[in-house]
Amino acid sequence: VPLRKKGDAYHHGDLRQALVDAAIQVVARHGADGLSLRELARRLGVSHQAPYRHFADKRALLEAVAAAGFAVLFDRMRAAIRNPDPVAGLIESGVAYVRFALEHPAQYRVMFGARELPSGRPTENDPGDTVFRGLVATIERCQQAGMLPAAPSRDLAVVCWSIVHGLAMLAVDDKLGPRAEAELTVRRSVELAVRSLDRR
Amino acid sequence: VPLRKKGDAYHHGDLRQALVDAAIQVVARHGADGLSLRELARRLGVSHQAPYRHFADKRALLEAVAAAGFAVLFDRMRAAIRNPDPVAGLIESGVAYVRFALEHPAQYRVMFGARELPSGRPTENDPGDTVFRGLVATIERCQQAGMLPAAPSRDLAVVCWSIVHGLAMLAVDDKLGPRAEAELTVRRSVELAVRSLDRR
DNA sequence: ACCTGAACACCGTTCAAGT
DNA sequence: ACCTGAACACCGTTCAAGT
Repeated sequence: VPLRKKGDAYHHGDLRQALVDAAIQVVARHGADGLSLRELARRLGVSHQAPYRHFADKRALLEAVAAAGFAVLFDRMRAAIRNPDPVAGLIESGVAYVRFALEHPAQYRVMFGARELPSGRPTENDPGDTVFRGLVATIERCQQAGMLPAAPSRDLAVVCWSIVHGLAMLAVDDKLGPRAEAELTVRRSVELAVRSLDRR
Repeated sequence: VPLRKKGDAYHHGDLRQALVDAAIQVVARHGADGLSLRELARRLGVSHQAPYRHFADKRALLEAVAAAGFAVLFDRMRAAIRNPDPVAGLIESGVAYVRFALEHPAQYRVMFGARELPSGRPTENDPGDTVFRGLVATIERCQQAGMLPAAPSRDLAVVCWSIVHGLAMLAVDDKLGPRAEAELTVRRSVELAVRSLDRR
Protein backbone atom coordinates (compact mmCIF):
# COMPACT_ATOMS: atom_id res chain seq x y z
CA VAL A 1 0.00 0.00 0.00
CA PRO A 2 1.40 3.38 -0.98
CA LEU A 3 1.54 6.16 1.58
CA ARG A 4 -1.59 8.22 1.80
CA LYS A 5 -1.00 11.33 -0.33
CA LYS A 6 -1.98 14.32 1.76
CA GLY A 7 -3.95 17.13 0.12
CA ASP A 8 -4.03 15.50 -3.28
CA ALA A 9 -6.64 16.14 -5.94
CA TYR A 10 -8.95 13.47 -4.63
CA HIS A 11 -11.21 14.56 -1.87
CA HIS A 12 -10.50 11.59 0.32
CA GLY A 13 -7.58 9.31 0.67
CA ASP A 14 -10.10 6.69 1.64
CA LEU A 15 -13.57 7.64 0.54
CA ARG A 16 -14.75 4.11 1.16
CA GLN A 17 -13.90 4.22 4.85
CA ALA A 18 -15.23 7.77 5.16
CA LEU A 19 -18.54 6.58 3.72
CA VAL A 20 -18.79 3.69 6.14
CA ASP A 21 -17.91 5.89 9.13
CA ALA A 22 -20.41 8.57 8.15
CA ALA A 23 -23.08 5.95 7.45
CA ILE A 24 -22.59 4.48 10.92
CA GLN A 25 -23.12 7.93 12.42
CA VAL A 26 -26.23 8.63 10.35
CA VAL A 27 -27.70 5.22 11.14
CA ALA A 28 -27.06 5.77 14.84
CA ARG A 29 -28.85 9.10 14.73
CA HIS A 30 -31.65 8.55 12.23
CA GLY A 31 -31.93 4.82 11.67
CA ALA A 32 -31.32 2.85 8.50
CA ASP A 33 -34.31 4.46 6.79
CA GLY A 34 -32.84 7.89 7.45
CA LEU A 35 -29.73 7.08 5.44
CA SER A 36 -29.48 8.78 2.05
CA LEU A 37 -26.57 8.19 -0.28
CA ARG A 38 -27.01 11.67 -1.73
CA GLU A 39 -26.96 13.33 1.65
CA LEU A 40 -23.92 11.29 2.65
CA ALA A 41 -22.08 12.43 -0.47
CA ARG A 42 -23.05 16.03 0.23
CA ARG A 43 -21.78 15.77 3.80
CA LEU A 44 -18.45 14.42 2.59
CA GLY A 45 -18.14 17.03 -0.15
CA VAL A 46 -18.24 14.68 -3.13
CA SER A 47 -20.73 14.31 -5.92
CA HIS A 48 -23.72 12.10 -5.35
CA GLN A 49 -22.36 9.59 -7.79
CA ALA A 50 -18.98 9.15 -6.08
CA PRO A 51 -20.20 6.53 -3.56
CA TYR A 52 -21.02 4.20 -6.45
CA ARG A 53 -17.29 3.86 -7.10
CA HIS A 54 -17.08 2.01 -3.78
CA PHE A 55 -20.48 0.43 -3.27
CA ALA A 56 -22.75 -1.11 -5.87
CA ASP A 57 -25.80 0.31 -4.16
CA LYS A 58 -27.22 1.46 -0.85
CA ARG A 59 -27.65 -2.10 0.33
CA ALA A 60 -23.93 -2.78 -0.13
CA LEU A 61 -23.09 0.21 2.04
CA LEU A 62 -25.47 -1.02 4.74
CA GLU A 63 -23.79 -4.41 4.56
CA ALA A 64 -20.47 -2.71 5.26
CA VAL A 65 -22.09 -0.96 8.24
CA ALA A 66 -23.29 -4.35 9.45
CA ALA A 67 -19.87 -5.95 8.95
CA ALA A 68 -18.19 -3.22 10.98
CA GLY A 69 -20.70 -3.87 13.77
CA PHE A 70 -20.05 -7.61 13.72
CA ALA A 71 -16.31 -6.98 13.99
CA VAL A 72 -16.76 -4.93 17.17
CA LEU A 73 -19.33 -7.34 18.62
CA PHE A 74 -17.13 -10.35 18.05
CA ASP A 75 -14.12 -8.63 19.63
CA ARG A 76 -16.09 -7.91 22.77
CA MET A 77 -17.41 -11.44 23.00
CA ARG A 78 -13.95 -12.93 22.59
CA ALA A 79 -12.74 -10.71 25.42
CA ALA A 80 -15.62 -11.75 27.67
CA ILE A 81 -15.16 -15.43 26.90
CA ARG A 82 -11.52 -15.23 28.07
CA ASN A 83 -12.68 -16.14 31.59
CA PRO A 84 -11.19 -19.00 33.63
CA ASP A 85 -14.69 -20.13 34.67
CA PRO A 86 -16.36 -21.23 31.42
CA VAL A 87 -19.86 -20.69 32.79
CA ALA A 88 -18.96 -17.16 33.87
CA GLY A 89 -17.44 -16.65 30.43
CA LEU A 90 -20.68 -17.74 28.85
CA ILE A 91 -22.67 -15.36 31.02
CA GLU A 92 -20.32 -12.44 30.47
CA SER A 93 -20.23 -12.93 26.72
CA GLY A 94 -24.02 -12.89 26.70
CA VAL A 95 -24.10 -9.70 28.72
CA ALA A 96 -21.50 -8.15 26.41
CA TYR A 97 -23.63 -9.11 23.43
CA VAL A 98 -26.73 -7.40 24.75
CA ARG A 99 -24.73 -4.42 25.95
CA PHE A 100 -23.44 -3.88 22.42
CA ALA A 101 -27.00 -3.95 21.10
CA LEU A 102 -28.07 -1.39 23.71
CA GLU A 103 -25.18 0.89 22.84
CA HIS A 104 -25.73 0.67 19.08
CA PRO A 105 -29.42 -0.16 18.65
CA ALA A 106 -29.89 1.09 15.11
CA GLN A 107 -26.68 -0.49 13.87
CA TYR A 108 -27.65 -3.73 15.60
CA ARG A 109 -30.91 -3.69 13.68
CA VAL A 110 -29.01 -3.22 10.43
CA MET A 111 -26.77 -6.16 11.34
CA PHE A 112 -29.71 -8.52 11.64
CA GLY A 113 -32.37 -6.95 9.47
CA ALA A 114 -30.28 -5.96 6.47
CA ARG A 115 -31.28 -8.52 3.91
CA GLU A 116 -35.06 -8.45 3.81
CA LEU A 117 -35.64 -11.30 1.41
CA PRO A 118 -33.27 -10.92 -1.53
CA SER A 119 -30.58 -13.23 -2.84
CA GLY A 120 -28.44 -15.16 -0.36
CA ARG A 121 -30.26 -18.16 1.05
CA PRO A 122 -27.83 -20.32 2.98
CA THR A 123 -26.00 -17.26 4.33
CA GLU A 124 -22.61 -18.83 3.73
CA ASN A 125 -19.53 -17.13 5.17
CA ASP A 126 -21.72 -14.81 7.20
CA PRO A 127 -19.92 -12.85 9.94
CA GLY A 128 -22.69 -14.01 12.26
CA ASP A 129 -21.48 -17.55 11.68
CA THR A 130 -18.15 -16.63 13.23
CA VAL A 131 -19.88 -15.49 16.41
CA PHE A 132 -21.93 -18.66 16.42
CA ARG A 133 -18.90 -20.93 16.07
CA GLY A 134 -17.21 -19.15 18.98
CA LEU A 135 -20.31 -19.76 21.05
CA VAL A 136 -20.37 -23.47 20.20
CA ALA A 137 -16.71 -23.77 21.20
CA THR A 138 -17.35 -22.14 24.58
CA ILE A 139 -20.29 -24.39 25.23
CA GLU A 140 -18.23 -27.45 24.46
CA ARG A 141 -15.61 -26.23 26.94
CA CYS A 142 -18.38 -25.91 29.51
CA GLN A 143 -19.55 -29.43 28.72
CA GLN A 144 -16.03 -30.85 28.97
CA ALA A 145 -15.82 -29.20 32.39
CA GLY A 146 -19.11 -30.91 33.26
CA MET A 147 -20.92 -27.61 33.70
CA LEU A 148 -23.62 -28.06 31.08
CA PRO A 149 -25.88 -31.01 30.19
CA ALA A 150 -24.74 -33.40 27.48
CA ALA A 151 -27.30 -32.22 24.91
CA PRO A 152 -25.91 -31.57 21.42
CA SER A 153 -23.72 -28.47 21.64
CA ARG A 154 -25.37 -27.02 18.56
CA ASP A 155 -28.79 -27.16 20.26
CA LEU A 156 -27.44 -25.52 23.39
CA ALA A 157 -25.74 -22.86 21.29
CA VAL A 158 -29.00 -22.14 19.49
CA VAL A 159 -30.79 -21.74 22.82
CA CYS A 160 -28.06 -19.50 24.25
CA TRP A 161 -27.88 -17.34 21.17
CA SER A 162 -31.66 -17.10 21.02
CA ILE A 163 -31.90 -15.92 24.61
CA VAL A 164 -29.26 -13.32 24.11
CA HIS A 165 -30.46 -12.24 20.68
CA GLY A 166 -34.04 -12.09 21.95
CA LEU A 167 -33.00 -10.07 24.98
CA ALA A 168 -31.09 -7.73 22.71
CA MET A 169 -34.04 -7.21 20.39
CA LEU A 170 -36.44 -6.66 23.28
CA ALA A 171 -34.03 -4.24 24.93
CA VAL A 172 -33.54 -2.33 21.70
CA ASP A 173 -37.31 -2.11 21.34
CA ASP A 174 -37.53 -0.67 24.87
CA LYS A 175 -39.52 -3.69 26.03
CA LEU A 176 -37.25 -4.20 29.04
CA GLY A 177 -38.04 -0.87 30.68
CA PRO A 178 -35.71 2.10 30.92
CA ARG A 179 -32.20 1.49 29.62
CA ALA A 180 -30.68 1.65 33.11
CA GLU A 181 -32.95 -1.12 34.38
CA ALA A 182 -32.57 -3.06 31.14
CA GLU A 183 -28.90 -3.67 31.89
CA LEU A 184 -29.83 -5.32 35.20
CA THR A 185 -32.71 -7.26 33.69
CA VAL A 186 -30.36 -8.63 31.07
CA ARG A 187 -27.82 -9.76 33.64
CA ARG A 188 -30.46 -11.43 35.81
CA SER A 189 -32.00 -13.13 32.79
CA VAL A 190 -28.74 -14.44 31.36
CA GLU A 191 -27.66 -15.73 34.75
CA LEU A 192 -31.03 -17.33 35.40
CA ALA A 193 -30.96 -19.08 32.03
CA VAL A 194 -27.38 -20.33 32.17
CA ARG A 195 -27.55 -21.40 35.81
CA SER A 196 -30.71 -23.33 34.97
CA LEU A 197 -28.94 -25.19 32.20
CA ASP A 198 -25.99 -25.76 34.51
CA ARG A 199 -26.42 -29.33 35.87
CA ARG A 200 -23.54 -29.92 38.18
CA VAL B 1 -73.10 2.44 11.88
CA PRO B 2 -75.08 2.78 8.70
CA LEU B 3 -75.37 -0.17 6.34
CA ARG B 4 -72.58 -0.38 3.79
CA LYS B 5 -73.84 1.18 0.56
CA LYS B 6 -73.06 -1.20 -2.27
CA GLY B 7 -71.77 0.24 -5.55
CA ASP B 8 -71.85 3.80 -4.33
CA ALA B 9 -69.76 6.64 -5.66
CA TYR B 10 -66.86 5.85 -3.36
CA HIS B 11 -64.42 3.33 -4.67
CA HIS B 12 -64.34 1.30 -1.53
CA GLY B 13 -66.81 0.72 1.22
CA ASP B 14 -63.80 0.27 3.43
CA LEU B 15 -60.70 1.77 1.91
CA ARG B 16 -58.94 1.60 5.25
CA GLN B 17 -59.24 -2.17 5.47
CA ALA B 18 -58.41 -2.56 1.79
CA LEU B 19 -55.21 -0.58 2.36
CA VAL B 20 -54.17 -2.72 5.32
CA ASP B 21 -54.91 -5.97 3.44
CA ALA B 22 -53.01 -4.85 0.37
CA ALA B 23 -50.13 -3.58 2.49
CA ILE B 24 -49.85 -6.96 4.22
CA GLN B 25 -49.61 -8.63 0.83
CA VAL B 26 -47.00 -6.21 -0.47
CA VAL B 27 -44.95 -6.51 2.71
CA ALA B 28 -45.08 -10.30 2.48
CA ARG B 29 -43.83 -10.21 -1.10
CA HIS B 30 -41.41 -7.30 -1.14
CA GLY B 31 -40.66 -6.41 2.45
CA ALA B 32 -41.44 -3.21 4.32
CA ASP B 33 -39.02 -1.25 2.16
CA GLY B 34 -40.86 -2.35 -0.95
CA LEU B 35 -44.09 -0.74 0.22
CA SER B 36 -45.08 2.43 -1.62
CA LEU B 37 -48.20 4.37 -0.72
CA ARG B 38 -48.51 5.58 -4.29
CA GLU B 39 -48.28 2.11 -5.74
CA LEU B 40 -50.80 0.86 -3.20
CA ALA B 41 -53.25 3.59 -4.21
CA ARG B 42 -52.71 2.74 -7.87
CA ARG B 43 -53.37 -0.92 -7.20
CA LEU B 44 -56.63 -0.09 -5.42
CA GLY B 45 -57.72 2.34 -8.11
CA VAL B 46 -57.73 5.48 -5.98
CA SER B 47 -55.66 8.62 -6.15
CA HIS B 48 -52.31 8.66 -4.42
CA GLN B 49 -53.66 11.10 -1.87
CA ALA B 50 -56.63 8.96 -0.81
CA PRO B 51 -54.69 6.85 1.73
CA TYR B 52 -53.98 10.00 3.73
CA ARG B 53 -57.68 10.14 4.62
CA HIS B 54 -57.12 7.00 6.67
CA PHE B 55 -53.49 7.09 7.71
CA ALA B 56 -51.43 10.09 8.73
CA ASP B 57 -48.39 8.71 6.94
CA LYS B 58 -46.67 5.56 5.78
CA ARG B 59 -45.55 4.74 9.29
CA ALA B 60 -49.15 4.72 10.52
CA LEU B 61 -50.09 2.22 7.83
CA LEU B 62 -47.17 -0.01 8.82
CA GLU B 63 -48.34 0.20 12.41
CA ALA B 64 -51.73 -1.10 11.30
CA VAL B 65 -49.96 -3.95 9.51
CA ALA B 66 -48.11 -4.70 12.74
CA ALA B 67 -51.29 -4.56 14.81
CA ALA B 68 -53.01 -7.03 12.50
CA GLY B 69 -50.06 -9.37 12.91
CA PHE B 70 -50.16 -9.11 16.70
CA ALA B 71 -53.86 -9.97 16.68
CA VAL B 72 -53.22 -13.20 14.77
CA LEU B 73 -50.15 -14.06 16.83
CA PHE B 74 -51.96 -13.57 20.11
CA ASP B 75 -54.91 -15.71 18.96
CA ARG B 76 -52.59 -18.58 18.13
CA MET B 77 -50.76 -18.33 21.42
CA ARG B 78 -53.99 -18.29 23.40
CA ALA B 79 -55.07 -21.45 21.58
CA ALA B 80 -51.75 -23.16 22.31
CA ILE B 81 -51.78 -22.17 25.96
CA ARG B 82 -55.18 -23.85 26.41
CA ASN B 83 -53.38 -27.08 27.32
CA PRO B 84 -54.09 -29.08 30.50
CA ASP B 85 -50.37 -29.49 31.14
CA PRO B 86 -49.07 -25.96 31.76
CA VAL B 87 -45.51 -26.84 30.77
CA ALA B 88 -46.74 -28.34 27.51
CA GLY B 89 -48.84 -25.22 27.02
CA LEU B 90 -45.76 -23.09 27.51
CA ILE B 91 -43.82 -25.16 24.98
CA GLU B 92 -46.62 -25.19 22.42
CA SER B 93 -47.22 -21.46 22.68
CA GLY B 94 -43.52 -20.91 22.06
CA VAL B 95 -43.59 -23.16 19.03
CA ALA B 96 -46.71 -21.37 17.77
CA TYR B 97 -44.96 -18.05 18.21
CA VAL B 98 -41.97 -19.04 16.12
CA ARG B 99 -44.17 -20.76 13.56
CA PHE B 100 -46.05 -17.51 13.02
CA ALA B 101 -42.76 -15.70 12.47
CA LEU B 102 -41.67 -18.32 9.93
CA GLU B 103 -44.97 -18.06 8.06
CA HIS B 104 -44.98 -14.26 7.97
CA PRO B 105 -41.33 -13.26 8.19
CA ALA B 106 -41.58 -9.80 6.66
CA GLN B 107 -44.68 -8.89 8.65
CA TYR B 108 -43.00 -10.18 11.80
CA ARG B 109 -40.11 -7.84 11.14
CA VAL B 110 -42.54 -4.96 10.78
CA MET B 111 -44.15 -5.92 14.08
CA PHE B 112 -40.90 -5.60 15.96
CA GLY B 113 -38.86 -3.22 13.88
CA ALA B 114 -41.52 -0.64 13.11
CA ARG B 115 -40.52 2.24 15.31
CA GLU B 116 -36.85 2.86 14.61
CA LEU B 117 -36.26 5.54 17.18
CA PRO B 118 -39.09 8.07 16.96
CA SER B 119 -41.60 9.19 19.55
CA GLY B 120 -43.04 6.63 21.99
CA ARG B 121 -40.61 5.71 24.72
CA PRO B 122 -42.41 3.67 27.36
CA THR B 123 -44.44 1.87 24.68
CA GLU B 124 -47.61 2.09 26.72
CA ASN B 125 -50.60 0.04 25.63
CA ASP B 126 -48.48 -1.83 23.11
CA PRO B 127 -50.11 -4.95 21.63
CA GLY B 128 -46.89 -6.77 22.48
CA ASP B 129 -47.64 -6.07 26.11
CA THR B 130 -50.79 -8.15 25.81
CA VAL B 131 -48.78 -11.12 24.63
CA PHE B 132 -46.32 -10.58 27.45
CA ARG B 133 -49.01 -10.48 30.13
CA GLY B 134 -50.47 -13.75 28.80
CA LEU B 135 -47.03 -15.28 29.06
CA VAL B 136 -46.58 -14.12 32.66
CA ALA B 137 -49.95 -15.62 33.58
CA THR B 138 -49.05 -19.00 32.09
CA ILE B 139 -45.74 -19.01 33.90
CA GLU B 140 -47.44 -18.30 37.18
CA ARG B 141 -49.78 -21.21 36.54
CA CYS B 142 -46.73 -23.38 35.95
CA GLN B 143 -45.20 -22.14 39.18
CA GLN B 144 -48.39 -22.78 41.15
CA ALA B 145 -48.30 -26.32 39.77
CA GLY B 146 -44.70 -26.56 40.98
CA MET B 147 -43.34 -27.00 37.48
CA LEU B 148 -41.04 -24.00 37.37
CA PRO B 149 -38.55 -22.54 39.87
CA ALA B 150 -39.73 -19.84 42.24
CA ALA B 151 -37.82 -17.04 40.53
CA PRO B 152 -39.82 -13.84 39.87
CA SER B 153 -42.36 -14.65 37.18
CA ARG B 154 -41.43 -11.50 35.30
CA ASP B 155 -37.82 -12.66 35.02
CA LEU B 156 -38.89 -16.08 33.81
CA ALA B 157 -41.24 -14.47 31.31
CA VAL B 158 -38.45 -12.29 29.98
CA VAL B 159 -36.25 -15.35 29.53
CA CYS B 160 -39.01 -17.35 27.82
CA TRP B 161 -39.97 -14.53 25.53
CA SER B 162 -36.33 -13.86 24.71
CA ILE B 163 -35.70 -17.46 23.74
CA VAL B 164 -38.74 -17.56 21.54
CA HIS B 165 -38.23 -14.10 20.08
CA GLY B 166 -34.57 -14.84 19.45
CA LEU B 167 -35.41 -18.15 17.81
CA ALA B 168 -37.96 -16.39 15.65
CA MET B 169 -35.50 -13.72 14.54
CA LEU B 170 -32.80 -16.28 13.81
CA ALA B 171 -35.25 -18.45 11.90
CA VAL B 172 -36.49 -15.49 9.88
CA ASP B 173 -32.89 -14.63 9.07
CA ASP B 174 -32.35 -18.20 7.83
CA LYS B 175 -29.80 -18.80 10.57
CA LEU B 176 -31.47 -22.05 11.60
CA GLY B 177 -30.94 -23.84 8.31
CA PRO B 178 -33.62 -24.66 5.73
CA ARG B 179 -37.15 -23.84 6.82
CA ALA B 180 -38.12 -27.50 7.10
CA GLU B 181 -35.30 -28.20 9.56
CA ALA B 182 -35.88 -24.90 11.31
CA GLU B 183 -39.25 -26.12 12.54
CA LEU B 184 -37.61 -29.09 14.24
CA THR B 185 -34.74 -27.03 15.61
CA VAL B 186 -37.25 -24.67 17.15
CA ARG B 187 -39.17 -27.48 18.83
CA ARG B 188 -36.02 -29.09 20.19
CA SER B 189 -34.74 -25.75 21.45
CA VAL B 190 -37.95 -24.69 23.16
CA GLU B 191 -38.29 -28.09 24.81
CA LEU B 192 -34.67 -28.10 25.91
CA ALA B 193 -35.02 -24.65 27.43
CA VAL B 194 -38.31 -25.19 29.21
CA ARG B 195 -37.43 -28.67 30.48
CA SER B 196 -34.19 -27.22 31.83
CA LEU B 197 -36.08 -24.60 33.77
CA ASP B 198 -38.52 -27.24 34.94
CA ARG B 199 -37.40 -28.18 38.47
CA ARG B 200 -39.83 -30.78 39.70
C1' DA C 1 -8.70 5.53 -11.57
C1' DC C 2 -11.70 8.56 -9.70
C1' DC C 3 -14.84 12.25 -10.02
C1' DT C 4 -18.60 15.36 -12.23
C1' DG C 5 -23.28 17.01 -13.93
C1' DA C 6 -27.40 16.11 -16.29
C1' DA C 7 -31.11 13.07 -16.65
C1' DC C 8 -34.77 9.27 -15.54
C1' DA C 9 -38.21 7.39 -13.06
C1' DC C 10 -39.65 7.25 -9.04
C1' DC C 11 -40.95 8.62 -3.87
C1' DG C 12 -43.84 10.84 0.56
C1' DT C 13 -46.36 14.65 1.59
C1' DT C 14 -48.99 19.11 1.04
C1' DC C 15 -52.37 22.21 -1.00
C1' DA C 16 -56.28 24.03 -3.27
C1' DA C 17 -60.17 22.39 -5.25
C1' DG C 18 -63.92 19.53 -6.65
C1' DT C 19 -68.58 16.51 -5.59
C1' DA D 1 -66.93 13.36 4.07
C1' DC D 2 -64.19 11.65 0.73
C1' DC D 3 -61.72 12.05 -3.46
C1' DT D 4 -58.83 14.51 -7.24
C1' DG D 5 -54.74 16.71 -9.71
C1' DA D 6 -50.93 19.68 -9.60
C1' DA D 7 -46.92 20.78 -7.18
C1' DC D 8 -42.64 20.49 -3.93
C1' DA D 9 -38.64 18.70 -2.47
C1' DC D 10 -36.60 14.95 -2.31
C1' DC D 11 -34.75 9.92 -3.56
C1' DG D 12 -31.57 5.79 -5.93
C1' DT D 13 -29.46 4.83 -10.01
C1' DT D 14 -27.60 5.39 -14.84
C1' DC D 15 -25.03 7.65 -18.51
C1' DA D 16 -21.80 10.32 -21.02
C1' DA D 17 -18.06 12.99 -20.08
C1' DG D 18 -14.23 15.12 -17.91
C1' DT D 19 -9.10 15.00 -15.59
